[in-house]
Amino acid sequence: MTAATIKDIARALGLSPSTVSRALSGHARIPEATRAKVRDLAQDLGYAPNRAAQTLVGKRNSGFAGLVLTDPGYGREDSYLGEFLSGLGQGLGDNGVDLFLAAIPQGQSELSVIQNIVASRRADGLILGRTSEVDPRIDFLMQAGFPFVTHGRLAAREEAHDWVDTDGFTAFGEAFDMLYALGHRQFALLTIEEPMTFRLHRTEGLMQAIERRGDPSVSVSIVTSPRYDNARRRQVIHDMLIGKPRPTAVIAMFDGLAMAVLQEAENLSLAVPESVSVVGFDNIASAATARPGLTTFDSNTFEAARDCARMLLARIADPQAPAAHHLIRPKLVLRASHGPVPI
Amino acid sequence: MTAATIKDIARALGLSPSTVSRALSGHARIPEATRAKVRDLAQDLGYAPNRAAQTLVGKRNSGFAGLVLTDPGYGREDSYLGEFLSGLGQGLGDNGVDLFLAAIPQGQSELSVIQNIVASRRADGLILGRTSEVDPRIDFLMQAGFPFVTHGRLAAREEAHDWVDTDGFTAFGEAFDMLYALGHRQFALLTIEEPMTFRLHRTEGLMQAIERRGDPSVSVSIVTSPRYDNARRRQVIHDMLIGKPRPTAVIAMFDGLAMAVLQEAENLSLAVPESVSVVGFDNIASAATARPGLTTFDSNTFEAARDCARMLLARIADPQAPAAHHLIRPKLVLRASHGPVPI
DNA sequence: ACTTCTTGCGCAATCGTTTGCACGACTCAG
DNA sequence: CTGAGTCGTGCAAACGATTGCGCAAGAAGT
Repeated sequence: MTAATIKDIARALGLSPSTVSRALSGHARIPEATRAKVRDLAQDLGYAPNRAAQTLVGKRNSGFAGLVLTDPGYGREDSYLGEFLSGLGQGLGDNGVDLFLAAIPQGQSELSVIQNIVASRRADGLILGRTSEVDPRIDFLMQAGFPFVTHGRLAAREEAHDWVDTDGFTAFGEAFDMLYALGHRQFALLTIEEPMTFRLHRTEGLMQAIERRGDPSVSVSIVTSPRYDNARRRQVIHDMLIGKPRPTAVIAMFDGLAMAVLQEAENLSLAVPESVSVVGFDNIASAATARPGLTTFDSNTFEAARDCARMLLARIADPQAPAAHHLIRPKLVLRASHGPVPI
Repeated sequence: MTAATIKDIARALGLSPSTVSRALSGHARIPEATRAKVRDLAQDLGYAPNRAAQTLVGKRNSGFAGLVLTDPGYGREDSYLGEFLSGLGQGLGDNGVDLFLAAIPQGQSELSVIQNIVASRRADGLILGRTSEVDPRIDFLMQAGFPFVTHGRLAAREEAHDWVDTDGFTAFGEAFDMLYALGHRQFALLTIEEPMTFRLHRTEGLMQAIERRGDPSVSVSIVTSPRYDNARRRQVIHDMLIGKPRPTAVIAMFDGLAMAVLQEAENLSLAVPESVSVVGFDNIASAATARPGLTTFDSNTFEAARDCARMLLARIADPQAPAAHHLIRPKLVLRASHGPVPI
């Protein structure tokens, strides 16, 4: 059955489409009696304005906020994507704005998908996750003047656009301070190849905390894990754990890596935390159920996403407003994977 | 900058909009020379057809498949939502169809959101998760003749509409057979309050497997866990584990519950699997990293979602086609949470 | 040379909604 | 009684793309 349109209502009531439109949108010159009649009939017919038509005429509100799904491998392993989307839904939902997810068709880049979205006006604004240190998506959107919010700030040009970020800089400093206080001096930082913005901030936070401490006996080795190759990842972690100056504390860029360290330590019969302490970041679901429970930082993805959504709505509403920023302070979750340095 | 339209191309080339439209869509009566000119300029201008306009005229393809995000609590705990959405993205992506997620505004029902989507033509079809045994959403969509696919089949009216489901019936029978062979006779089925379709099929699968076996020494107690109240959930599981005929094997409706059983067994110093075996369903990420590793069924949410998406595309393409069904056979993942019955 | 076909393209309507302008019917002040 | 307001409503254009119909010019057939 074809849905009811404004014309159907107009015809049934002997009015013109204009009047119906105005009645529904609460125009001042329409008397309450007419307004009520129109409202009632609209209700009965289950009328809802055709979004495409509204978009077309209104130029502005497609009523969609877009998110481009990056490669399907990402976010599948843990709860990240689910939390992020739930948060976005929460932030957008109450404003009648829907979220629209674009997948990346085979052989296309995320950038080209974004360009297409902008050109076809499928969304009023975009949310960008997984920002990297040099990010062409941001350049493009800035230059196109298209509303967007990133989850993750750039180190350079921090002030240029709206972002929400999780303060990995402070968190990693905190992690160091805690482990230092427990006597640790040999550290390993388990990181990733990809130049994501969070990598930069977290690494920097750790390094500056070390420097601030000024203890020359502190050493840190930076170990980079490959992304897809699980066998090689295991090998890298294995080598790290039995390394020459054996690290007594491993700080992992995020929980996925930390869990792999836990696993590999078990394979090596290295007791955690008796022989080696492990700290992660994110507080994914399995961090709580792992044995030992993983000490980590709660990155509160849900909240971050909700704030991204709200920020984007504000940006769409007022394109000229100064850039907004929101730095979320992650909370240290103390569990059982860290302890005093072994003697 | 306002995006390029078909008129801009037409004016620049001294053609009419009609010709440009036809050139771009590969109409037969447009010579290759004109087509090339138009294509090139469109490329240069970064032209992409305005989706709203296309939708409006075409009546059919809004280019969106919709999914209504149920309450934000759902799917946040584990990787379910992320996997599901990734799967949908994969299934839709290559067809240029985008996914659109509607949140449920405060105080509204999911049904009313769906009705609104249908009326406002914001989507060409819908994907329904979390089907329950009596589901008004399905009734409404069937009656409205709106394309949709459910993840989870109804027991009654199995044939009426398109669905993808995970065969919990067979899986739970399999779980029983395996545990029976290990000597277990005292079972507990840990289930939920909500009348979801999967609950029905899994319970039925277990019950029929028991009946098929025909061993009167087999007993099963059905224990229902509350949904939100974690303290009460723990209490219920606690009571179950120390129950009168103490179960030697617990089959949980899904991994979330199974993990809670593992936790509670540890609190009670009940060794798993020496004192009690635990089997779950879904194979969420933390099932692998739990100690002991959780024996469970891999529900392959990604694949299910991908197939939902494809099925929906087929349905949209041919609304008259007979209903399609796809039953996915989950694979038993043997880990360390099950073992022979204690003596 | 005259018809018929083909080719290349434009006109105009259409989709559903919004909105500036205007018009007729009142009311009301002077 | 007349001119100025107010009120309730409709006309028509516009948003961008698609598409049936038709027209002019050239090609081809007889």
